[in-house]
Amino acid sequence: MLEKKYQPSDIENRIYKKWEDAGAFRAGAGVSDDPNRESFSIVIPPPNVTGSLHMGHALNNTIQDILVRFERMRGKDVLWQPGMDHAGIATQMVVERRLAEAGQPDRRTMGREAFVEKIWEWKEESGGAIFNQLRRLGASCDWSRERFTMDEGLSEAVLKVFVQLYEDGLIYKDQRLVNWDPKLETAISDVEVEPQETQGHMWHFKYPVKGEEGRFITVATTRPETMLGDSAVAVHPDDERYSDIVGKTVILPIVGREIPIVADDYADPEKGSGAVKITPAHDFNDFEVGRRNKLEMINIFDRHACVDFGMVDTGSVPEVVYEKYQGMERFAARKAIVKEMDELGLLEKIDDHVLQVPYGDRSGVVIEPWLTDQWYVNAEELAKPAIAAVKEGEVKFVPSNWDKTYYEWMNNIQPWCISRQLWWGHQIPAWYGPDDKVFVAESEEGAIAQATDFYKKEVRILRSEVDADPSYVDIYIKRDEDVLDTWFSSGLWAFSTLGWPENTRELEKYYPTSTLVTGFDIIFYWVARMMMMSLHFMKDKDGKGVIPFETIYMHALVRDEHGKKMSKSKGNVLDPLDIIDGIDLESLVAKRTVNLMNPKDAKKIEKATRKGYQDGIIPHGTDALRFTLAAMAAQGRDIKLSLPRIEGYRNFATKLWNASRFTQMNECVRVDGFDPKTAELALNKWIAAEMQGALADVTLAIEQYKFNEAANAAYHFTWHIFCDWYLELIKPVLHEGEASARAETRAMTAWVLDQVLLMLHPFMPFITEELWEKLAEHGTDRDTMLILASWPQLEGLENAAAHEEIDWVVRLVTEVRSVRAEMNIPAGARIPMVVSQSGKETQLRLEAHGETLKWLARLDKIVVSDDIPEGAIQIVHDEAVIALPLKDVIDIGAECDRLGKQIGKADKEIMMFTKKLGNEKFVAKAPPAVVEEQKGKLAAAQELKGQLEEALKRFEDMAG
RNA sequence: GGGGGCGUAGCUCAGUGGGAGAGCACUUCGUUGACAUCGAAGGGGUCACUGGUUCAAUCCCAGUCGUCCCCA
Repeated sequence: MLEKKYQPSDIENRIYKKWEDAGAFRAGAGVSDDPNRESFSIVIPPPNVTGSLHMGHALNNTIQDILVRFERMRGKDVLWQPGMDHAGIATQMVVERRLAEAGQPDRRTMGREAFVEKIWEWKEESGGAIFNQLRRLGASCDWSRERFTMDEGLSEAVLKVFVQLYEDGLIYKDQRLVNWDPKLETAISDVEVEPQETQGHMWHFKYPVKGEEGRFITVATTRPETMLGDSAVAVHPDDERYSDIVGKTVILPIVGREIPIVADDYADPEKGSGAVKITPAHDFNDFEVGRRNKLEMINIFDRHACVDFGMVDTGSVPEVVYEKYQGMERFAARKAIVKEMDELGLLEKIDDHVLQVPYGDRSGVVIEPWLTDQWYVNAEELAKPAIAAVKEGEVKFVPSNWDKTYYEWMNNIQPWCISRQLWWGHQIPAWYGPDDKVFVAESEEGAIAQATDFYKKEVRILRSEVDADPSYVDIYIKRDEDVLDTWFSSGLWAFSTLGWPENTRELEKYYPTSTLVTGFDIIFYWVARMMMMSLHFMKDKDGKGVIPFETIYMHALVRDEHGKKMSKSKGNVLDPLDIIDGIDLESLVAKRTVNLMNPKDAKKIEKATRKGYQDGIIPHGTDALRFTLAAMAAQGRDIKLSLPRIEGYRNFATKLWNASRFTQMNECVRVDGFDPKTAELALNKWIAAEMQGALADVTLAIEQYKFNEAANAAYHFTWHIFCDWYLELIKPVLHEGEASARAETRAMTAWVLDQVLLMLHPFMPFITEELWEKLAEHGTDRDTMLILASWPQLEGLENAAAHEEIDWVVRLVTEVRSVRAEMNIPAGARIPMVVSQSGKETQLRLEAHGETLKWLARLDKIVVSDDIPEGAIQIVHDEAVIALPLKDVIDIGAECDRLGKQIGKADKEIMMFTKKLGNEKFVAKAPPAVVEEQKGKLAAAQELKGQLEEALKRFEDMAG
């Protein structure tokens, strides 16, 4: 017998282990080795090796798990490929911080090799904690196939791709402006930059025009410090104010450099003075202006964003200026420059100004556009087939409007900077000769061979300066020290995890993958790049590029209950595991206030947390959390997660548990070979038909990625059809029915419950698996665990007659209950019911369902008679009038009001339909079926009104 | 500035070219029957606003207002 109370914590870990032990997650579990078996594959969006589970992961993986469990049950050969990425910057930061905390030497002191060794140690020890958390969520990935972007195989794929793209001319080295992170001392890609709106200033500087005594040109800037690197002033070609001085020069204050005044469309005559200073080495727009006008690129910052004149090779910097500014940090330099300009009388004014300041998403410091040599991917070229694949419908976005965002980005794609000045990652396979000649190869041997061929001399690898052998006279080549952007390897994820570049069975079977489930925030980082890489490298028999996945399901963002993004700094983060296991208030407060970027927020966060979670968070169990996420995953809308909602679905799990207990107590044991089509009782035919309908709805909804509809259909059937009605309707049968009716009903109940467990399993895997096992303690044995059971395919169970009949019972019970409540008849009181004006069918139904009606409507007897007792309450039920003789207890006025209200309601309907049908245009133009339907509704309303009026008259007459 | 979403019950959200829905909250009643993490009954909405298309608009179209996100 099931425990009286459902306790998720008792069962979840045990059930998960049981699945794993049985190999239920393995690719192809539960299916025969038939090579023609349809496959279904998903690659997990690889979480960070440093990551821990947050609500976004919970949603993302719940959806994947629903799909995977569903398709596995449908008999497909399923692979859910798990793995992690190495998260270059994030991981390097974690390990550096740990070294600092442990008082160990920093990475530069210990050197590259030792440091990377430390990272691997850390990875083995505490990396990938998130996978244990995913297990708590019930994720049924094939853990035996776990991959890591730094694995040997995946690294080999990275090498091959880099070399191939280089040979194809799609990877190149270039000197351009990059987004430079002066804290992490590396370039980052433009998608890693987070612009933030900031209240700043606009400084207006006057630059003296050379040769025109007393004439100045005013330029405005938000970054005064960059003026040290100005190489021109631009004005709009059509701006008449300046047409006479275009081609002349100004003397750059402080520095004393002479720089040209150029005409360029970039200058906006409407803005400020219409003139703008140009700093090509420190601003992306200015860089373009510089290119167009062949201006000098004057780099005045070092890698820490401190002023450095060391690279200024044109025009001398006055010694005083050099001494004052050299090495000055950029924000200090800003202040100093403004001050000096003011002292020179060249500061015209300062305006308040709101601007977008770029921050590094990892470091949180202001990003500096900086001129460096970096490796780039020609993304524009790779994007072409990736755009076409979506245009031609080879790949579909769900919801479909995401294709717009995708096109928008792909059509305006910029060169992708892939080199990072880090140590953790895939080192770039490029070697440089003494003359900076580049040799790109998959291995040292390959590079040496190329170099030998090129220099016609002996070539060795130079590993470090100390290695250099002074007696060696030939050529050294040295490997590029930089590593590749993590997303470069993630871009290969869909096929590298399946064994590429080897031609594996897995690739054959599971590629292209079926569905990618992901959040829109990585559509550019990841989705687009996988598209580009797959189409370039994966080719079909005809040499055509292969897509990485057929469908891209974009899910929403999980926000807090007020619609705010969850973030540590807001202190509104809900940890999925806290919802599952529960957490007391003190622990929750502690967790939310520790390690804050801005410790000043702690007080505010603590206060809000204490107010919002007075009792902490109670345990809800995984199934409730998963069901909530699924039920709220409507396409194209963010999820505002609230605890009461999760509580509601925890109650649903409890309901299912108790309903199962009920069937067990009533010996509703599964019968081997039971066929629901053989049912004879109307209520059994009815529930079988309802079950079939619900399963069809759930199946279709999952197929269409409408997880909320699927969850709600399953919920509605389970609670409001099966529990509220069917289990109530069978009670009188089980208590007082004939033996054959009881047997059929028990078998049907057990069968329906099985279907319910099957139907709910993708959403609530733990409780359903547990019940599946426990309910088999009696009756025939199970063939398989629920996870590997077959998804039901029901047909031929629809039954209109049974539906009408049970609907009649349900409506009648509801109406009697409603009247009883309205008339304040004590719930426990049994009352008689007189049925008058009844037709043949009604009488048959009364006979068949008499006991049920008595039970559910709390009646002591049912009499068929056309004599309506004096002062009885009357209910119009189809053709019949149901009388409840309650002369002693009812309030005459209230009953007249009740009937009057119903008549009024019928009247309103009659008016509406009459008006509609009176409209000639409607009758002429609307589809005949609609017109007929409205006519039918009108007739029904009129009939009802007639009956109600008669009832009222009768009541008034009798009540006197 | 460009692109996208959203505005439906007190709250969180579904939904549909033809008589407005769910969960939670609220009101009333209920401890004999699986479940008080429950049951029964009920109240509550000019479907943001303004126009247009249509026999018919909460739904389609345009505009307005509010709000959120992405990109520059």
